[in-house]
Amino acid sequence: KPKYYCLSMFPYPSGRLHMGHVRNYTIGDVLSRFHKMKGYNVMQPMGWDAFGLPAENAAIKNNTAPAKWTYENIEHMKTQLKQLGLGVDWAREIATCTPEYYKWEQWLFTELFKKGLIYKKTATVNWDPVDGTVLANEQVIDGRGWRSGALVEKRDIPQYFMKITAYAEELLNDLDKLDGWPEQVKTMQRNWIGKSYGCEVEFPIVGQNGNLKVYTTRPDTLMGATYVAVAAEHALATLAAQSNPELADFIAECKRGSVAEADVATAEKKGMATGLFVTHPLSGEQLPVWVANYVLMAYGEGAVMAVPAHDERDSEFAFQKSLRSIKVIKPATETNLEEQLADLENSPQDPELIEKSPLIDSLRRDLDATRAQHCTTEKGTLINSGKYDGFNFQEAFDVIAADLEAKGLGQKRTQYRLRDWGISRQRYWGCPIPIIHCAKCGEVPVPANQLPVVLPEDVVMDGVGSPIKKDPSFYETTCPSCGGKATRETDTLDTFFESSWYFARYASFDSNNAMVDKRANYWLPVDQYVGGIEHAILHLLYARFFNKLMRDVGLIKNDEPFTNLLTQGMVLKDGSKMSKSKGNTVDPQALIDQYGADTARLFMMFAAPPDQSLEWADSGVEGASRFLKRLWKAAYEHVSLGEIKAYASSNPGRGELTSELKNLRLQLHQTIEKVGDDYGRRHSFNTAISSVMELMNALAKIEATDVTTRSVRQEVLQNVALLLSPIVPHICQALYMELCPASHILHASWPEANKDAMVQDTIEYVIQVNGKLRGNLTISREASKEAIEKMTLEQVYVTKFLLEGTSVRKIIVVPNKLVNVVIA
RNA sequence: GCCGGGAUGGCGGAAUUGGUAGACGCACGGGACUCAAAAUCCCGCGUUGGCAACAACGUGGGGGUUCGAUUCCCCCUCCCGGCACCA
Repeated sequence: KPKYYCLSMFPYPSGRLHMGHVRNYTIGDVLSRFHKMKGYNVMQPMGWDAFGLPAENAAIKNNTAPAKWTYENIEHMKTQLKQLGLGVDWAREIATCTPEYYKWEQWLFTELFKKGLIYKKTATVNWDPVDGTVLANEQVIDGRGWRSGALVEKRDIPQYFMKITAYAEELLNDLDKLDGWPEQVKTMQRNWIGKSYGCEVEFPIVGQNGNLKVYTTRPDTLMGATYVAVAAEHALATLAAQSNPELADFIAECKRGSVAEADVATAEKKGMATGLFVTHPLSGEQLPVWVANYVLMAYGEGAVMAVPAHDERDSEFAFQKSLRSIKVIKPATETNLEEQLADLENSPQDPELIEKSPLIDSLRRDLDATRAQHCTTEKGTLINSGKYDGFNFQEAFDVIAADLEAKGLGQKRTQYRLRDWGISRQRYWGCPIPIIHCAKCGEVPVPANQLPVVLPEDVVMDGVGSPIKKDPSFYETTCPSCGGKATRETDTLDTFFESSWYFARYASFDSNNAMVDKRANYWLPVDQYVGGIEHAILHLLYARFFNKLMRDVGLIKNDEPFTNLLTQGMVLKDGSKMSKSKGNTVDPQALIDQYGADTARLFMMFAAPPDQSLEWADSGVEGASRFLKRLWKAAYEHVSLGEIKAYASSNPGRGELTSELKNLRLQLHQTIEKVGDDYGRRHSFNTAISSVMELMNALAKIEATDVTTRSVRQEVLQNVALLLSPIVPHICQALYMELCPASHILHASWPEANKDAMVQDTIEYVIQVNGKLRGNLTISREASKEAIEKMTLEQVYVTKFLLEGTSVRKIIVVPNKLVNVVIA
């Protein structure tokens, strides 16, 4: 029996289920149940991503402890999930805030620390100077702390980092193996990792020893560099500010506001000259050094060479500061237009005619527009670049890199946009970082036999800082190395740490002596992962990273954690994501209370395809409920006439089928095929449902109650119960019991379409004249192309277009579909 | 700002590989049943013109490729998601 590990992203226990959960877990349950019917050994587990910021906020607000709040939420949400009728194996339930779970990530942390894959460095955080706390990006609103209202500052503090960049290449390359992932998610991850081929360029600093190093992906534009810009945090900025109070003020100003890249990138461009100059490595020219807020310290070298003619941001900044711009690239488009124009002008035709042609006009206009651009990032041929003139991008890249290298002022370099992952959080409700700080021995990882480092749960949240940072009974300890007095690390881990390996823990949920054991190698990788598109980059990248880390410490064998990925769209309300913070949630409990789980599930699956966002509207639920009532009624009316065997062509004593019944059986078996394909391949649950609705509408039109009709009706109803059972399991189980009292739906397998029932003798052709629909034609399946053309040309709705002076130019016959007569 | 995605009737959506645009459902209108209402059942339902047959237009906007474009290409607008400390 092949295995099928179907995993839905586990919920954060926020209090109550929201519509996104209902959507997510119904999709997972439908796929699980479908695969069980297809004969797979299915695992569908569930757990709780239980650490996180909201628990701390709720604890402060409700004067309780985050642990108590979290465990109560888990209890309530578990009840709700059970109401949904999910086929979840609750024996495997895990909660990430339990020591049994986080013990193992602490263990992995110490292993990785010893391997050098976790290290410490300073990093910038949002600092609330009034509350004296670090703020999450979410807690910074318009540059101010959400509670204090104080202007937020950037502050550097020491933090632990994971060397995800050491795996950048593998994380990038292995995306190519993920055929079961949506292309858009792979593209986003590729761009996030951001491998680029570029060049280091060093600019000697005038009047000082040392060079300013920058990284560029466009060394071909080097001769167009007119200034260099450094980030406010750059060492050169700090140096210049020592003797320049105005600059120091400016740098301080740049340090206001949040660290979020979206805020930095959308901020108004600001800058100030440092008064320092650097020497252009090739031309020897002196270029001014600016401090600019649009240069990110975290990417590349925290400094850029600025080429206003060929970079949008440099262009905007240069315009604002009236800095020079030198065009050094003639874009390919411009060359192309020039060539087209020259061809036209030099053609042997009458020059006057050419002058009048609209083509020449539009070419000239396009060329003027291209030449008039202040800035273009398009690649092309080098100009105004001295000895490099005439080179194309790649030639210029190679030659300039070689020249720089010869001078010792640069070289080619491959660069990733991906940065190492900062995992320290200055918060309480998270997994304690298992490090002990010893004055003598430095940072000592907690030995395995002293794990877990248990987070005290009975705490009082006062709103300012983490309780364990003020609790000597937590942080006072002895050094495992020298036995002297030492202190524990009081930062906790990023909650993405927990969610990066839970998929493996489900397979060995009760293991006391290993993070994951052998059982993981049976279940992994996850066959189908289902979750929100908002996790397309961070969570999914971190989970892929952890999978590789666990592989490299010998815990598991697979390279990638998730073979197939279904990213469900958001459930929106009033045009934006349903979230507690926006206060636009719709409580699914009311839906379940009023209509029951089956209707709720049916409606969620019917309302939109799973990968698209779903704008919530209350209307429509009624339609799902009505359909189930009709189905119920049809089945009971049928059953009330007595038991009957489903139609089979071999059944003795059954009359010849009428064309009506033949068509119904044709539709039934087409539907069986389509629904199976919709569930298994297309994940298109909405169209699966609508095709079953169509089948039921067709069945309703048949009123006869003779034995043959009843046997076909039995065949239809029996199969409909099977087809819908992954979506509406409760009702289908009850109906199946009535329809087939001798068997049970839980043991039923997925139906197979009967090929004989699907044979069609004639085909409905669509007849078009010049691409427009003019009629339909029923043609025998065996008709030749010539016969089809002949019949088509005999139709009145075709001949009436054959006016005087026109003729049939072409007839296009698409087999089994359509005929298009081209008349001109 | 950068990366990814989306836009189709009054609404949610369908059209699977370039081949009948609007399946299925909601809402709405009309009718049947009923003392009445609800429920249920039947009929209609893109826009414009027309009694109708039918015709023209129509998939965010503008261009292009094609016998044929919701689908492919180029440009633009708006909306959604992500941007490394929300999860």
